Amino acid sequence: MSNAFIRRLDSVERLTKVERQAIAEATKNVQKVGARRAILREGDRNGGAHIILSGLACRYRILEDGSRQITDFLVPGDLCGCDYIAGADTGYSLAALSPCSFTHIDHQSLTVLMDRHPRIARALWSLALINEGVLREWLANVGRRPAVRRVAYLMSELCFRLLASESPRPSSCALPLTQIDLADATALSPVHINRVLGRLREKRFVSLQRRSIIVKDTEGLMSFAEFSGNYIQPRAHDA
Amino acid sequence: MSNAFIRRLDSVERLTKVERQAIAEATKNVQKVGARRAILREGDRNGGAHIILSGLACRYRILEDGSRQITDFLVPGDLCGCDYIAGADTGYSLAALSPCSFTHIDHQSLTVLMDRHPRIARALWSLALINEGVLREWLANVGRRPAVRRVAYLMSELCFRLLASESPRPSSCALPLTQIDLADATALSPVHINRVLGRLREKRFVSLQRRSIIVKDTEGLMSFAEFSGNYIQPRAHDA
DNA sequence: CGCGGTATTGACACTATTCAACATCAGTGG
DNA sequence: CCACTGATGTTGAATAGTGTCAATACCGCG
Repeated sequence: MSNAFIRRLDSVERLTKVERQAIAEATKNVQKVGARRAILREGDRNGGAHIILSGLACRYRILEDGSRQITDFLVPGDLCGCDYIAGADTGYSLAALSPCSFTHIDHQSLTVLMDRHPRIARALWSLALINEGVLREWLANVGRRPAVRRVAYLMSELCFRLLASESPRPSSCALPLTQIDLADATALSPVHINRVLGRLREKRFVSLQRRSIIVKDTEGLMSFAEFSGNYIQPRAHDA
Repeated sequence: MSNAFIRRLDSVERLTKVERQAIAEATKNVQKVGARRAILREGDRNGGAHIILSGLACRYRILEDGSRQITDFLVPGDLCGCDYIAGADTGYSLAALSPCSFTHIDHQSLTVLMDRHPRIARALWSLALINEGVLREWLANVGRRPAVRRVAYLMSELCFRLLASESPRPSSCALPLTQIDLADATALSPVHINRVLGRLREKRFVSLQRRSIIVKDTEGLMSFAEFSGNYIQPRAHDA
């Protein structure tokens, strides 16, 4: 009667048993998809939202010239696809980076859920606002930081989010990303990413494997990147 | 009994008279501030949200090295500051670019408003999702587009939002931005912005004034930038 | 076993930055 | 009313950082 999504909502707005149950009911149809598979292609808008329950996915957009910009990573508990519900269409796609399980919730059910349970509505709103904060951080990262810092920062954030539920935070973390993925997320070229990773390896922050990157020293990387998770982690519930 | 914020909410979720009145009541204390003044400084978190009612403002963040990244522009009807309510702290500031009027709504009132009026809650959620879409667009813009296109795109979006309520769209639009503002929004250097603007002036899209930029041909600029407002403008209400 | 995506490395090109000098203008105080 | 000042805008030259191209290596998968 609990999944990553429920835990996420509960972390921003304490939910009652009834509320948790209502969410569980609405998200009970779990689908699975293999690594590197599409979850949602641009244009396929069926009016609902996707919720990642396990694995790592990314949302991206293809620009006019064919280049790809990854705009966010989705970790378990993340919700995606509601901009269509909001009436806009941002033309992105959604793909699994590692094997993922996810659920789909249609517009109608979500509306009912929010109308019946104000705390759920508030929690969803809070999640959207936190997402906004993350996007602002990405914007500043891509816009202003030089390549090495930029990559370090992005990996720090991803580690932070992937490990958010573990305490104490493990010192290592495997990121199922190719160098091309990293390039598309940081807006650098794959060639340059390769060189940047070389430097981060020299500093002993990461080690490289084919199709994945192991962060060996999360503390070191985060401090090098001057990363702080304040914009992600909600305050503890008021006492 | 109507202001830019009410109209904005109403455009994403049709509101009843009672709901509009409740919002009007909560946003009745209007403040004014001159051009180039701070509305909210980093660190001043009093736990509420600001709503821009007239004028143009921007939200920005100062990075470790002192550089500034503008992360969004706020046009009348826009809400800002709720990430703190969501429990996170993204450390930004808010400044007026032109003379602005705005109102402040505290955490408590907002919560009450959402709990009592599910449609308001949904509308706020929708606005947040649309904002997310805009931020993704900025990310792709800053990450992947070359300077001239990038600047053209940003100005297109800003014109689009400033003129959204006017129909037909006027062909010219004054943007109260210095070249430094533009640089901080597009993540380019002021010097380069100056050169880019020279080129856009040659193409007759804009004309330059001290401390402001006049877009003389909104259609031409938008088509040059390959801008489309689909990600901003909500669909018309279902029939 | 070969194929396709990925990773690595070097040489070179190019965009945008930095630095510097100077011009312009609005606002301010004498 | 004028001179001063500080922010903004403009231009050129040199440079740094990253992209592009190309060649090669690697490896999992069919």
